[in-house]
Amino acid sequence: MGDALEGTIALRVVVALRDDIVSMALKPGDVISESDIAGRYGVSRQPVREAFIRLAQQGLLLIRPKRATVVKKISPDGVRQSRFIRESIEVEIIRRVASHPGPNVGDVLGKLIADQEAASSANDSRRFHKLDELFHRTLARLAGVEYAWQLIDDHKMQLDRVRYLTLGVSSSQRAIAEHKQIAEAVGKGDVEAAEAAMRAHLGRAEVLLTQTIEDFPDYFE
Amino acid sequence: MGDALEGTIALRVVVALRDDIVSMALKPGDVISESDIAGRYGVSRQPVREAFIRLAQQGLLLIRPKRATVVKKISPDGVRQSRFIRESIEVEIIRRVASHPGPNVGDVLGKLIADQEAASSANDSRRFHKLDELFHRTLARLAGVEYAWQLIDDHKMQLDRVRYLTLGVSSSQRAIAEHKQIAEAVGKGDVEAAEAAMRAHLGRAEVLLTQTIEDFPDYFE
DNA sequence: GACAGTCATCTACCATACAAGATTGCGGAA
DNA sequence: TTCCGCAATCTTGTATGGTAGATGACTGTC
Repeated sequence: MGDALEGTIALRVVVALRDDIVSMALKPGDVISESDIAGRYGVSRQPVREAFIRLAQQGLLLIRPKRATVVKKISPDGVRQSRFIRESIEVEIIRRVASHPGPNVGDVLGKLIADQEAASSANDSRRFHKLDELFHRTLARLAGVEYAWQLIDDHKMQLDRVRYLTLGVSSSQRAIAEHKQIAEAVGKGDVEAAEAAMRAHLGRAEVLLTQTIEDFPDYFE
Repeated sequence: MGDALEGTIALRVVVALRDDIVSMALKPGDVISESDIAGRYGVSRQPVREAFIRLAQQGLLLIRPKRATVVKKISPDGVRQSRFIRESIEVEIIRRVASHPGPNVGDVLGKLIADQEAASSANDSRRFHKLDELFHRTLARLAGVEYAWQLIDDHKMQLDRVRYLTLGVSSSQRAIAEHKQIAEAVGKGDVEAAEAAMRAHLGRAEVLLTQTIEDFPDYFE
């Protein structure tokens, strides 16, 4: 998927660096300098500097004045609170959707789940991940708060870094089953069941975090 | 309150511009250029440019490449969703605090409310606003998710711009009464009552928005 | 050998100069 | 008068040079 030239140089550097960071090609604690990245991409230091500022505001980089810039280590407490934020919003979303379900909500969600099953059977984990994200984003759209999902998306990068460290353990079958539970409760208009299913779905990643910290202590602060 | 020299020039420009924007000294739709601001503050274009990037990421500025930079107009739908986000998180916070109230929670909240009453009597609206914010922030701290409040704070700037347009209508007495209701429910450990009181408290601003849009249509998109 | 002071070298920060696109207004033609 | 086209002049984007501060190693001293 060559998205080579989109807008300014600074934006290109942003997406390139962000991909490197969330994919763990740049590991937490790695030190990078403006000159270093500029030389690596064959551009000036100025766009790189602006990219650093953007990524620092997103919590992926830590700019230390007059010293150096490092890939921010993952904060366990930050991950906890990012999950808290996500759960708060997604629970409110699912309550809205379940209490006022549109006519074809069941069909839309059902199709997404079917696609996920296909991706799972084909062992296409990347597509599976995309569809998983789309499932939650669709719920936000159905609730009329798609913009709120962008907020979750920003903070989800922290969680994605952890997820990347635990690849293969994902047990996509379980996730699909949980999505089915959610969709079913929404179709019935059962608010309480939908909330419970969503909390269970989101809460499952909790144990993964503590395990990951033990496996990769250097990546956490 | 002279906070003249704190860190870099870029940071100073950031806080200066942000204050001007939320206080409506810079109105939505106003066009500003890097050179303009640079000349006004007697600095180079470079730090101003970096400040623009930060403020654009916070949703206060809109940088139009090769054209100009404008103070972003207030998006009614954005305000709605910011309120949705805030309500989602604060409800989850109040449920946590109410279900596991610490020993001296009542005293802490009671003192804050008393201070608010004092500020209200003295007609010190600025201090009242500060204390109002501190009340909610304290609840976040009691729930162990103070970082989540920073997130709310970022998005609260959008609401604050609206609030600034409706100054004087605030009816601080009513806000204090609602804070008392919340604190009381928390003290009793009544989760449902606490949630209801918080929703009522946050939902009160709804009517203000539609009224404000009619009064200042040029500031909204 | 251990330690303190100094200096080379790295960093992010700031200023300035140049480039490229977009807008606006002016001028000429129909 | 109206409309089309061109150019002066805005804007942001990019490149480069210089500066101050922090780090670390090296040297001189005890």
